Amino acid sequence: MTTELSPRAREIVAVARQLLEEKGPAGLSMRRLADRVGIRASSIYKHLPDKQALEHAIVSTVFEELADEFEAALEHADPVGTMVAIYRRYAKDHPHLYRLMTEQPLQRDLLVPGVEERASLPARLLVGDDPDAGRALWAFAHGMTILELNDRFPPSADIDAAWRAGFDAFRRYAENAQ
Amino acid sequence: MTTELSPRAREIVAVARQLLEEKGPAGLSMRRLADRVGIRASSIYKHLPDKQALEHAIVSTVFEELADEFEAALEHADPVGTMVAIYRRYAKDHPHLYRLMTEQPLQRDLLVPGVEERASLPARLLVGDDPDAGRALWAFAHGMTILELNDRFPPSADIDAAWRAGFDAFRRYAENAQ
DNA sequence: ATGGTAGGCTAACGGCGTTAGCTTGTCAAG
DNA sequence: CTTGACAAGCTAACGCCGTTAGCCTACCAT
Repeated sequence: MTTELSPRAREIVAVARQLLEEKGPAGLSMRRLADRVGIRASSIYKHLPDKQALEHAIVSTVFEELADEFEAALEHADPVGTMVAIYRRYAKDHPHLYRLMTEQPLQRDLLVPGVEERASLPARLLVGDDPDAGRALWAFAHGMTILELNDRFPPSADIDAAWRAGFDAFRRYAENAQ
Repeated sequence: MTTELSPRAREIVAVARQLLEEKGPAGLSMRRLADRVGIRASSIYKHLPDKQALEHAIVSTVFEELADEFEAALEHADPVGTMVAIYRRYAKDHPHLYRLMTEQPLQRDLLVPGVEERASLPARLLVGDDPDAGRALWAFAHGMTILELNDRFPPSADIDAAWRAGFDAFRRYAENAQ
């Protein structure tokens, strides 16, 4: 269902998002959420069909927020670099949101329509004439982000340097495209 | 605890792995696992301290398997390309295992010692003299893999081409390293 | 012969998502 | 002014989940 959320539903989603950011995925239960909202768990179902829909509603708010920031970055001198920096920083500031957004197959009919496309502006912009390289760059950025979030690099790793190396590789590739 | 698993524990882990591959993460519950093994859920705790340890034991078997394949690839003419192909294929053949292995912070003291290092052979080999580029390449490979697994590319995307683009970018980068 | 231990068991706890079915207040139509 | 629909709350319950406590029994070493 792609139908608009009621104002009350939006309130609940906002509380859910806050709860997730604070306590992580294990902390976001229907009962705890209801507690914070001041109702009983079963009443949530008057506003949202199930937990999956709730999570997708949260994801939609994240997409919107990211899209706003990306679009603002268009003004910058180096929009590509700026957007990558925004991406990286957003994940660091909101790790649980970032995981929620990326670590599951999206059920697109549960998202606010159009919001995924808006948030994918950088992927489309960065290497506009080469969508394959654009996707590869996105994969790199996501890989770096999630591997860092999940503590998969050895402690000795210079993560900034890895970002630079990858970004350089793609920049050069885009420059000498043939 | 890094202590060795008992033979019985290894049996249970093997069944658990099979269950996960078949039914996905939601299908891997202590009760279902016990059912398959022919005991009660609580008895599992005689062999493994908790579910986290069970999952890490599964991950260890995956690391071992991957490491074996990687090491065999050393014989090949193009070990780097071969290893990337192995990586990609493994994820496609065992999506639930791949997710389990990558989508959470690892608790390294729960792994069989040394197994993570063995499985990271490609990362170390590929760009041996430039660990930063090695990590970036790994991030790219993981990003491509997980984004594809999670259905995040539009249906129109040419995923093979994206792999090629990224791989080329890194290869050129490694060639013109300064 | 005996006592410890490995490896089963039952029962239970507190949590989870979700559903069925009841109640109440608001508000529009007759 | 009454009435009836409906939105939005409630309680109770179902069947899952991971995990723990405490019991039993068979084996094996002293």
